[in-house]
Amino acid sequence: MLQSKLFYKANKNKTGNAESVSHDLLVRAGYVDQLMAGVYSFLPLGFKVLKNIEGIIRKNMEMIDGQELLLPSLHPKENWVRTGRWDSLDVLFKLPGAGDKEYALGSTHEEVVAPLAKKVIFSYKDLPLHVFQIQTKFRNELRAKSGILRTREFIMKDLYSFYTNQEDFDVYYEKAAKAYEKIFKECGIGKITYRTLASGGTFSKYSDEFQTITDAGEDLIYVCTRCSLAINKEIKAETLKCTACNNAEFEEKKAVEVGNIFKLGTKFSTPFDLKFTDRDGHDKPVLMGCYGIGLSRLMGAIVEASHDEKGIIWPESVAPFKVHLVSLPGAKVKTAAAKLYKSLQSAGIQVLWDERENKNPGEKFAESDLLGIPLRVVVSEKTLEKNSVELKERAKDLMKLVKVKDILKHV
RNA sequence: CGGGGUAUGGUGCAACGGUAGCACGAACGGUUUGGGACCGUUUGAUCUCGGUUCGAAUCCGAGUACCCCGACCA
Repeated sequence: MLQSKLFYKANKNKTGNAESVSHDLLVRAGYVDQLMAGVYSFLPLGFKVLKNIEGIIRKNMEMIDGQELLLPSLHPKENWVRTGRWDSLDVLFKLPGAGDKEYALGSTHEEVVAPLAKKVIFSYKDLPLHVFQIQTKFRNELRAKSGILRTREFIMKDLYSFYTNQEDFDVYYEKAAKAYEKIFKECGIGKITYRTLASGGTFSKYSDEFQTITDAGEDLIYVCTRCSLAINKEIKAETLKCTACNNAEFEEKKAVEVGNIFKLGTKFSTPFDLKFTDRDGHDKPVLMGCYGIGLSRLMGAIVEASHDEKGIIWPESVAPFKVHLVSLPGAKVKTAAAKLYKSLQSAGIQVLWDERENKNPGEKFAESDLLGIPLRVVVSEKTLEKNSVELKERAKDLMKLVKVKDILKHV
């Protein structure tokens, strides 16, 4: 991608009412744009990051037998009335339709996936099943806050599992928890993301959240000082010892919830009469589980966790480009950079080339730091004198000169 | 939803009740070129409605929007 053609505009002025670092950086670097409170556009740069996160999640969901599908966002009122959530779920957006009809905008999809599953599940032979989708969710939060960390419209991955019995379900649930840990690790926040025992809300006594440590987070969690488990503040009072290792010492941390998994039991199978015929010929309710990750929130959490005073520092796995090729003025430089750009591209490397000639080096470097692309490759008259280019990792201070012909060995 | 704050060019900020100004950006010309360089010219704004006043960006009222704290958060 040529930077002069990129749909974005970097801004060196700090955001006026910036409350969270991720909001300020993502807006200023042109990754996202705020349309209104809690609603954001993802610009080309931000969308690339989102797609990369999506790819990591999809891969890991498929590894635990998830089949991807796409459910509607517009739901019939009746399904929500049936589970009682038309009235009880405060964040549900409700829309008028033609005539007397009313619709819900999907804030979660149990009300859609359970009746859908009923159409394919009849026998124990049909189970287990696992489906997931990556889709926009709507929640009428009373207060949107912290940029893309808490919005009214956001991208979420939700997986639903269907099982015949508790034992098999529990095995899968743990498998899903492991997959989650893997996802957060691959997104570069594994070390600061904790599986956290939390309330199950109206679904179950407990659930498991995945909480990423950051001051921008709105949750308080207690991280076990001995193992890697944490406990959410909401249930800390009743759980004085770590459920994993029996330790009683915890460290209090602010965190943002990037994922949450629930054992739904028959909570939704019952209202939708989702059952199967078991080996013994008797009908039994299907056991359900649901597993969510907020992709857009995850993107914000990554920035909260990985930045410095100059800008974003993307983990390579989610970065919009792998290489930021920066060419300084000079006709020879431009020719050499163009050649480099082509060879990087044909090697399958995602590269953004800052070929703008009306920008001073300082400005180019500053903007490169703001954008946070993992590897910066500078071409200038100085480097070309040595038939070289300069390599610098965004996350490190060290610069090194590498021969132009050897560039592919280093990216 | 309760409480608080803010609202001025595209962005960030100024302006005692009396000529709306600065920086960044953008455009044009020129000089520069390894950390947001410089010179000149130009562009472009007081959230909406009402009130007070000779006169309102400024004071008052209502509305709207955004932000922050809290509550809420399958």
